[in-house]
Amino acid sequence: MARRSDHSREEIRHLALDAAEEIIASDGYKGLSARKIAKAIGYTVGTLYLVFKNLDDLIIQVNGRTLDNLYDWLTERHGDSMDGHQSLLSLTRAYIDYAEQESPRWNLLTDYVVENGQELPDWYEAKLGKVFGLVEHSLAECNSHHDDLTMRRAARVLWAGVNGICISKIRHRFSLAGGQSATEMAEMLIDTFLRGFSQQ
Amino acid sequence: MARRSDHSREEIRHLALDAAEEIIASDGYKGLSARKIAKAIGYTVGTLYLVFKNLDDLIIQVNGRTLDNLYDWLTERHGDSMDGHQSLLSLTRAYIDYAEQESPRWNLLTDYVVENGQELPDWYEAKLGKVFGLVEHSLAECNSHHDDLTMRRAARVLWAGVNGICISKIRHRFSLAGGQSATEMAEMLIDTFLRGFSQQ
DNA sequence: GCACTAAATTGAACAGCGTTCAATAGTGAG
DNA sequence: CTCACTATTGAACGCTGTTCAATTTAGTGC
Repeated sequence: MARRSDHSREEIRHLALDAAEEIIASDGYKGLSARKIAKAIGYTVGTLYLVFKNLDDLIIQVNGRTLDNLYDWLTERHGDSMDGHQSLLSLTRAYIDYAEQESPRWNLLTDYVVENGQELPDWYEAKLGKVFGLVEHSLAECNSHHDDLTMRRAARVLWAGVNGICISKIRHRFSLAGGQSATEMAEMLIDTFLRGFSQQ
Repeated sequence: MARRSDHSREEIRHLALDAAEEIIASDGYKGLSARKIAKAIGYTVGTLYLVFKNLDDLIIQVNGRTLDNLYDWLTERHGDSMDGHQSLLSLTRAYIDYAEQESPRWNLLTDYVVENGQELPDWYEAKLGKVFGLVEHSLAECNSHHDDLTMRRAARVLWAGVNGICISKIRHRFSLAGGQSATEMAEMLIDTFLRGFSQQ
């Protein structure tokens, strides 16, 4: 039974998060459970609760790793040799690819609802900020006659919009009118938004 | 025990959906369970499974009623005496109000993930279409030099975008950069999008 | 080498979940 | 009054998150 000090707390944390990612990838994010994780890493549930406050805590940490993973995915896939507009489009295509190809973990990321009165931890918002930074950077390249605050706001608005499109297409799969793909919808959003944004 | 024919199947369906809505409103959408519903309507779980295929079926039907409710809310709150741009803004404000004030049922609506290989029923997509119709109508009022298909697509893109903003602000509550409210973000999206859309 | 302490780990227990289905109770017909 | 039919039940199954007394282990001092 107990194998005291086989792994440090930090090692157990890593093992558990690795296992959680595998379970999510194979069984979908609803297939995740404390007992499955424990079994996969050769410990029992009790141990998990020494390392994580609860399953919500674990899920936030999984989502944190998904954000890191997403950041890497986006930076790998979109070069910055092009102009801002193209750069934004390629960023968006890369994001939609990610949502489609890594849909279980992307769903978990998007699905998370912050409980009433709760807030996301700072380190989590920092990881989110890093991803937003990519959007801001691309946006800044194609339009520089707005002040910093306006640029940051525009980046957030645009990205929330792109995310909304992903949700409607990938999560809900409904196909109302038009029959555009998520990518086509996102392109329409970006093209039109940018046109409006530059003519202000 | 059994009170045969006290209620028709259709009546039980209504009772159950009413009860489900109340539970969601008071306990949050994660607090919903078959046993709670059964208890609230004076039947047992077994009966629920005669009326609904499973809990997923019930939830889709709750969401259907939420869509009806949302449609009524939107039509009550936004007059159509104004021009298209103002009309779109008022529609959006009404939608955000709904998401904020009816957040448990709105969360359930937004949270629903269509299982792999599944699709939303036709009657559900029809209800969704009715809500989209309001957006299309407003959009058509402020811009009529695009063909029908483009208008429908623009309406969908814009609304998915507004919804994305709601999700990032209301569900995730994160407050990255800018510190705008959901309404301010949505206004920025609509103003900028419409400017770009009319200058095409 | 041994006893002791303190920490790591367990796993049974609790209250809940969705779902099923044999058994039961109530109804209307003959 | 009995029969057949069906609406309804509720126990059972296997799962869930979470807790915590009990147990095993590692390391220290002797």
